Order: sequence, then structure tokens, then C-alpha cells
Amino acid sequence: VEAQLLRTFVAVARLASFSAAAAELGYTQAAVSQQIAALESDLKTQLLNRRPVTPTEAGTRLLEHAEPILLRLDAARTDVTRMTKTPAAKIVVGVTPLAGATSGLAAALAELRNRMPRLAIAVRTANRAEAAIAVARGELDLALTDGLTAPGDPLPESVPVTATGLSEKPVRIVLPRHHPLAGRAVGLTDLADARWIAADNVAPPLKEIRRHAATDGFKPALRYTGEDITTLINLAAEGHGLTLLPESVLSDGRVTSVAIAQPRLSHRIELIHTSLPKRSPAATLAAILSER
Amino acid sequence: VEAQLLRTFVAVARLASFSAAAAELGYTQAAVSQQIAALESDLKTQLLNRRPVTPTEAGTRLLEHAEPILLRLDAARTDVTRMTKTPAAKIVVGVTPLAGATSGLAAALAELRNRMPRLAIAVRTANRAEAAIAVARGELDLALTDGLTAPGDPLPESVPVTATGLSEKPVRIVLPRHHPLAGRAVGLTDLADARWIAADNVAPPLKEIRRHAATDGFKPALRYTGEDITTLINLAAEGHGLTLLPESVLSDGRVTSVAIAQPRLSHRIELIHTSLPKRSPAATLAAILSER
DNA sequence: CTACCTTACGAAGGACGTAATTATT
DNA sequence: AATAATTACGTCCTTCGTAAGGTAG
Repeated sequence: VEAQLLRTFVAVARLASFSAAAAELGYTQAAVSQQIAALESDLKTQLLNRRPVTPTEAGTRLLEHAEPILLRLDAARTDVTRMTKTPAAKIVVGVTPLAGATSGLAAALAELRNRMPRLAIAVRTANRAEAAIAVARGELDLALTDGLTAPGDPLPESVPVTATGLSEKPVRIVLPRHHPLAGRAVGLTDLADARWIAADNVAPPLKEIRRHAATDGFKPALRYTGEDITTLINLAAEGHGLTLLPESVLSDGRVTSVAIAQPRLSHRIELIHTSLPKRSPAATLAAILSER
Repeated sequence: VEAQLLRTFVAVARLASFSAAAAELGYTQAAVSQQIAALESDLKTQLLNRRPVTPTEAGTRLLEHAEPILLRLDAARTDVTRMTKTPAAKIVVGVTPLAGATSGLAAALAELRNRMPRLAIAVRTANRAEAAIAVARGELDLALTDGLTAPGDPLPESVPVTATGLSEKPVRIVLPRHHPLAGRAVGLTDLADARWIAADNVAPPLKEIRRHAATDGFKPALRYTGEDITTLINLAAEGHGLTLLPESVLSDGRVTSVAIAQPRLSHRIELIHTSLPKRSPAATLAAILSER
């Protein structure tokens, strides 16, 4: 199985068209047709139905492998290439909104700028899933992500990158001031039927919360798709629903919060990176971030 | 990055020789040299030092990616190929020694033989790490493995196969009859300095135990490299050291055993398989095994 | 001097593009 | 009929093997 055939295969499958894939990859239709034919004859299995173009069962199976393989090929290239390249003049850091708000990112960047004044720095927001892939592909040099975790720490990655835990802080449920629950500690499952705010970009997604509570419920009463934490806190303050945030961002006087007695959850910030060549700007920044 | 180049690269790195790799792969030396040159020029990085042949830092990095990539390419091929192949006339099952002793494997095989009388069945012993790789490569159709697990169940696989938990049974520490500890429940860490038997092929490796106890210690007083459980129990009965086994194999009257109070550990048996095409013998056997 | 890797060069095979063909809607 | 994939075929490029050339131990 050669890699180029897989690339073409996933393109065809994704676009559901030989011609579209050809256009995207810079081939002619015929070439794409031949490549798919070669792949199918190599595996002695039909992978795609034609008209309309649709993966067969075997094709679906192959797709499940092909995507990670191609991602890892990319990862290998960027990983090896980074070893040689002259310490880049630019560093691109991906940050999930909450990770940016809570970690010492800004301070770390200041220190990095001190040590390497000529370095161009770009900070980009990203979500957790995209971030890991982008780092693997070399589109990002580093990423700071956040998420909920239970005490036993899996650190799971199906993507060929390394995640280093930077901090694990308690999370609290945000309430309007003077809310009856204020001050107590509650079990998470007790709140499964409360009004919740779905703010997947800023707060832990409700889906995550459901997973940790091992319950249904946590249905969204309001959905906030923005990325601003102050807005989210305002919404919570006005009683539009509950949300879950690390205590470090809850200095705002308009809200109060309660701890969670069960299950024991934390908000973890992770640094996502490839094995970093020493002396690269990314490694320097990673070192600075890790020291907090 | 093309796959064939990676195959040659890992062969050269493993054998530390261009000529040996050429022999193994059925190329001439020159071809191998050209392939490595092509790879190095593609990545614009030297990957190997010559005389002696040794991976450079970048080469080492690439190797870390190349091995899993090639494994997964194999996995993709066998996975897709299995969809088409006529339900094989032979099925090969890998079993770790303890998994074979505790699971209903023999019964399941009998039932399989009932349903498919013409099927040739081979059972092969394997260790956990090899088993997953062999299944991915298609050298095994299924594998039954066993290991220690804590209650939160990670089911971790860095290899592109699926692991299905079949059973989780309590483990006990095996003691000679009339041993002073008999009957009590002990904390695992309290026994860190006891005499232990290292029987990595049959019992959970001491390294695993150390990991769960989060302690050093558990140094081997005796090492048994065989694969027979009765022998291991005999050794424990004679007081050569402690070992840890699932309670289901401890019917032997010459030993007694104690439960472990902390941490909560179980002995888990897992079925390792690729996504199985329905109606294959492997799928049938998997279904039989899962129903216990 | 002798392994062993690299480079040069020619031949064979593979892959792509153009263009004609077939199939599906 | 029109749209879209396949097949046919010629050309070019890649990759291999043979053989000569370096180079380190």
C-alpha cells in the first residue's frame, strides 16, 4: 500500500467525486481513476461504489486507517524537518479560549519575547481536537488546551503528539449571586436536570460533563457560541443557566460558585507539542510554560 | 513521504547495514542506497550516519513514527482484505498463558468446532505486546490477553486494534498454606519488601505491580520463565515467594491466598481483534467468547 | 587492501495526460 | 443528451540493476 494512493483515496471519498478530487490534487480525472483502480487491485477489493461515489464497507474500513496514517506521515515529516530547520523566525501557538484565560500564557510570551526579541509570535484560538491535529501537521508549533479530567489521569492521545499536563485546578459551578445553592458543595448528578448553558468554546462542553457524571441530562437551556468568558459569566450571573469553570477565572463579584463534591473533577491545562528539538523557540516557550 | 522508503529505512536502521537490508528486502545495495538518498533529500535531512550505520537524531525521530505507520499500513491491508476473503479455512488464536487458563477458551473452541466442523483451529501462546501487533498484521485472527487493571478502565491501545474486555475478576496474593497472613486482607504496598516470584509469562509482571502500587520494591527473589501455572503455584506453595493470581485458578489445596485491600485491582481478560467482518470464523469465536 | 557505501548510466516499468469509450441519470 | 468514470495508448519519468568509483577502517 503506497501512501499516495491513500491520499487520493481519502480525497475521492471525502469529495464523493473522482473529478473533484483530481482538481483538488492537481491530477487529471483519468489519473485518479487509475490510482483508485491500482489501490483496489492491490487490495483485491472494491473500495468505492461509483455513481454516486460512496465508500463500500471495505472502503469505510480503509478510511478509518488511512486518515490516521496520513496524519502521522505529516507528523513524521514536520517532526523530522523541524530538527534541521534554522530556529524559525516565527512561532505559532494555538490556544483554547479557557486555556488562554487561565494559564500564564501572556506572561510566558512576554518572557519569550525578552529572550528572543526578533521572534514573531502568533497566537491563534483553536479547539482541542483541531489543535492536536494542527500541531501534528506543523501548522501550529505548540498548543495550550484545556479540559475536564477525573483524578486518574489518562492523558489520552490518538494523535501522534505529546501532551504535557501544566496544571490541574479545581472547577466550580457558577451561580448568580444570592443563589440558594451558594456556599454548599453539591454532587454533579444532582444538577443533571438544572438549566445549563452550552458554551462549548469557552466552558467544558456539556457532553464532557455528561460523560463524567455518567448520566443523561445536562440539557442546554441556552447556547453561547462565542469565545468570551466575561460574556459567559454575565449570562450565568443573570441566571440563564449554570456553567462550570475553573475557580481561577471566577474573581467576578457578580457571581458566586459552589464546589463539586462528586465526582472529583479538575480543569486541566495541557501543552501539546511534538518531541521538541532543543533550542527551538517552541521548546523555549514550552520550558517557560512548564515552569509555572 | 512514500511508504516503501520508510520500509527500507527501518530495515537499514534495524540491521545497521545497507547491504544486509538489501539482502533482506530483495534489492541490490545500490537500490537501497538510492532509496535512502531519496528519503534524505525529500526530508532535506540526513537520517543515517555511515560507517558505522547509525540513525542520526532526526533519523531516530523518524523511526519513532515509521514503525507505527508501517504497522498500521499492515493493519489496514489485513483489515480490508479480511472483508473479501472467503471465510478462511483456518483460524489462529493467540493466548497469553494466564488468559488461556482462566477463560472459557477451550469451551468456546469446542462450540466453534461444533458450528464449523471443517475449520482448522490453531492456538498459539503469545505475550500481550506481541499479540496486539500480530493481530494488527493479520498473523493472528484473534488474541486473548490478560493483565492487571485498576477499576477505572483505560483500555489503552497504541496499536490499531480493538480490545474488548471479557471479564474482570479479583486477584489474590498466593501464599503457602498456614502462612501467617492467610485470611486477612492486606495493602499491596505493605508487601513491597516481601519475597516475590517474577513469573512474567504466567503471572502479572512485577513491573506492572510496581506501577499499580506506585512504589519501588517488589524485587524478584526467584525468577520463573516457564509458562505453566501449576509450576508457579508449586513454587509459591513451597514458600519461594509471593505471586499474584486471579482467584479462579487458585483451587489448589496446597496454597492459600489473601485479598488485596488497596489498591483495588482486578485481573482482566481482553479479546483483541480488528473490526471483524460479520460471519467470519473469528467473529463467530469472538461472539462465543463474549457471551460468557 | 578490503568491506561497504555512493555515483553513473542504461533499460524496464510505472504513472500521468490526451483522447476515445462506456455507463448512468 | 449530458455528466462522469473507465479504458486505450503514447510519452515521460522514475526506479532498479550493473558496474565503476570513492572512502573509511
